[in-house]
Amino acid sequence: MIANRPDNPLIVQSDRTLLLEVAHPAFEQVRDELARFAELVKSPEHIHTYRITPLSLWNASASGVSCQEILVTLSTWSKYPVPQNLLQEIEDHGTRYGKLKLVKKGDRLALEMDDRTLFWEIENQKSLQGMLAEPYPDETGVFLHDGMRGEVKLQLIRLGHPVQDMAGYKPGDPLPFQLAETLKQNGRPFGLRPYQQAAMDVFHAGGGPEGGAGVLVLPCGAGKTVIGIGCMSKLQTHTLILTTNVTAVKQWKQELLDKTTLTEAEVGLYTGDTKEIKPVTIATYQILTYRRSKEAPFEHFKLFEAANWGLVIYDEVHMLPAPVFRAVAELQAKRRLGLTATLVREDGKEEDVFSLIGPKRVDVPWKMLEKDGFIATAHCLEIRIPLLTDERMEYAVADQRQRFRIASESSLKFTVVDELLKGHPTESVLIIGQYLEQLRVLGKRLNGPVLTGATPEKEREELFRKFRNGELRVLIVSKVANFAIDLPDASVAIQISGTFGSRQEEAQRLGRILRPKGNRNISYFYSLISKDTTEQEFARNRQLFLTEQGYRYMIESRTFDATGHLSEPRVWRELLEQTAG
DNA sequence: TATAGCGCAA
DNA sequence: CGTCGTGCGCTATA
Repeated sequence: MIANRPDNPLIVQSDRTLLLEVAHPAFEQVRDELARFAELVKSPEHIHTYRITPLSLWNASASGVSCQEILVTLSTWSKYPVPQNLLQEIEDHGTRYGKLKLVKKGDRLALEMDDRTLFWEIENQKSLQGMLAEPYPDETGVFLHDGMRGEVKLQLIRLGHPVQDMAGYKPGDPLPFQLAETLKQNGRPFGLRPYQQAAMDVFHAGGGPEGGAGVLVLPCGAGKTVIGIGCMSKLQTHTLILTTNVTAVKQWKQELLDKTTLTEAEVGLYTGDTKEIKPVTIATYQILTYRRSKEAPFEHFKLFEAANWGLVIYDEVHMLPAPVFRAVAELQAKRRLGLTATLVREDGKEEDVFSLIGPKRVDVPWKMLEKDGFIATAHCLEIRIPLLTDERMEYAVADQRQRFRIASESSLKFTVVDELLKGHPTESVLIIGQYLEQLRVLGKRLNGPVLTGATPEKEREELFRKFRNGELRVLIVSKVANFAIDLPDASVAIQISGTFGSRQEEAQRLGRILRPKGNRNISYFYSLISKDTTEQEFARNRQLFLTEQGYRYMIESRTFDATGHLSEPRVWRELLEQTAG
């Protein structure tokens, strides 16, 4: 019997939830260890809640975390003995990975298992009917009907039986090329960071039957494109790349031309404007899901068949639209690489993503990237600001749906913006908001330009240029900040109103904005929230990702005197730096 | 033939 | 819960 250790930071409960104390000195280490096999579900100020699920355990196994390691982490940091049922479940799931294999048997596919009970469970599953053909005589496996590879995997993961897919892939047409760096350095790709090289190797898995499919989870700014290109260079085959928007499409092309010996003639864009199909073709998810009407077919799905692709890369794979699942399920014989910064989808379909693309292969510890200076240390502060008396009155009588807007557009936020700008007198500052009206008012007040979706491309470039070279210190932007990949870097961001949007949006926005800045490598992210309003509730959702992504997170309230002036001066920047130190 | 502007969808 | 921004194909214009 292990004694209780009240000084430890973790509580492990029999319902598979884990409670972690934020204030504990070992918090960051424990957080990184838990992230490998558990999902973060809540992250308020003091206690963070994680959950162990079949999916999180499967991903852990596939990315090389043994069940022994999980048990060691839990027992090392737990205050109380780990509940017996949880120990058992973890061991059970740990051994389950690899128990069910999808293999090639002659020219057919078959599921194989070494467990008679499992065999009978699968044989008698209603949801698998019509997919499975005749069983092996010795009851250690069962053949699949043609074309059911994806569908079977999908159903089995839903039943809690993830399949290890060993059936291999059809090679695509060859495409010889080299990494540009390789040329310069005699076969040594020095341009790749060590963890990028490692991620490539894991994906490739030594050319074994299990390699060549999977999801790489990397923090924002870790260089996912570079890893994708690295994987391509290992496979040397015709490749289809799917991304979220045209800016990303163009960026992939630019990177490919820049970092490889591939030429303009070999890299094609398949978008609304240009429908080129070349050995490497880059397209958006949106064009795939286009149809003339609700009943019409997805006319661009034919892109999947347009060439003998040897690899399909799914950029931001958590954004994979549900209609595309079907196509991916039918493409199981092709190698596929999913790239993402986050495991979570708002629609809860992450199981589908992992079973169809492949399990998580890599988990790069945030701490390591930060330590090596590949990403900035970001300090996040949520500042809660009261409503003015008349705003409070208006809020009180407002329709439920108007309330959020009143809270978002609270006028005292501007006062705090002034204060924050004073605290960062020399740094470049991005101010991000959701409502154009609010942004225009702020623009007038600060006497600066406002960049919105309506701003023409020419003017955007001009503003970006001025912001980059320091001519313009403060830039006010609308939701364009979510999408514009070419948004200049800033070390300070102030969010004056947020969206109801997804949690990923928050993290992506932050990750894109706050890149390493020269020698100081520290970034600040302020969220201005109206105190005691619905806005405060919605803000909670965003904290999840910030925490999951490894950002430090604080919540403070700003007080005002009766006349609506700041009650006492505060320098938030210093507050953040002290607490972080 | 290129492209700017519009309406629609998710 | 609605606002805003995006990307698609179509059409008008030269």
